[in-house]
Amino acid sequence: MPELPEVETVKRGLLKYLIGKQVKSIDLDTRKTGDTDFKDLVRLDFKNEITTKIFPNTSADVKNFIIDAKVLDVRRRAKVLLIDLSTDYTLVIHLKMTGQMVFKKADDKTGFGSGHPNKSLVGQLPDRSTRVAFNFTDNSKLFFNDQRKFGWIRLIPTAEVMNMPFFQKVGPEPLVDTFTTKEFRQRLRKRNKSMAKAVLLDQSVIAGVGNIYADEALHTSGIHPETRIIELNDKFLDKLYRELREVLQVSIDAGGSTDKNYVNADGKMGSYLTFAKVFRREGKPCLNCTNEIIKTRVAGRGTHLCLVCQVKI
DNA sequence: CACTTGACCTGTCCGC
DNA sequence: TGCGGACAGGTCAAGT
Repeated sequence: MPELPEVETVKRGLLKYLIGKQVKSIDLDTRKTGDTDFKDLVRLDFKNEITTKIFPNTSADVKNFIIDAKVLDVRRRAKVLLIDLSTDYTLVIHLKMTGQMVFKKADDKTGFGSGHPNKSLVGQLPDRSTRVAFNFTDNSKLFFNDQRKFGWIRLIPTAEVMNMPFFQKVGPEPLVDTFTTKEFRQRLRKRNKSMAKAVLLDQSVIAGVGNIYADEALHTSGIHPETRIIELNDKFLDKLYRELREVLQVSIDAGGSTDKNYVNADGKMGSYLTFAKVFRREGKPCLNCTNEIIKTRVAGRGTHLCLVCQVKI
């Protein structure tokens, strides 16, 4: 669920809070896969090796490169968050579908606040989805929560982060000035035989687009998600380029989309879905032509579209 | 090479 | 009310 606009929103929030913070200690949820009982977080004491699937670095690495380190910068590349530390190591974080990074000020007694989608969690942090807690010297905290445990955190030397396999193959950032409609066309044309939706979701073509914004951009571009790229002329691809960038920017301005779990660094939900034209609007009238929005399956994903506005070529 | 399916997980919702 | 199954969607690996 966190796609480019959501991760960008989290990044901006963390940037606001984390710069200069010094790590004092780390708490971990040490449940192994298959454990069902909730256990409290365990303070990493460095006497025993504690590894978790989500945060697999050794205790020695944590001790040497995280404890006492200060936060220098917070960055985003594609859907990945990067927290640069003063030890020349970087926390590389992927939220996958249900991951959250939530900051809690030292004097914050309210936890999530009233905005959290799960009512039972309001006012509680850590909660049952908390996997890792970073405790700072000023008693503020950063929580990594992840209900479905697909997300992960890796500690990597800052200079080596971009050598990770994912970054080696990931495509360009769609919102940077240097990303032109010409380059967009050229990259899509390399996948001429593929369906438009599959190509938009392919991170090696364009970085950061996921299911929500693929559906939205295809709708406003008047392109059926199953249309093969080869069937689209340059005019259509240029339209798609503009609409994709537009929808990503509008969503960033709205603080991203909250479908179920997503919250920003303040634990607050995003409001983009109130602007969505097709996503999660199955059965409702198309805002363009009033025909009913349908939901189907394309490229293995739930896909929302209007069959009048988006005609398969 | 293009595409599909399964795996990784938990929580929610729907139908019986 | 309980219970099984489908579904949610980011990425990778394996299979067609």
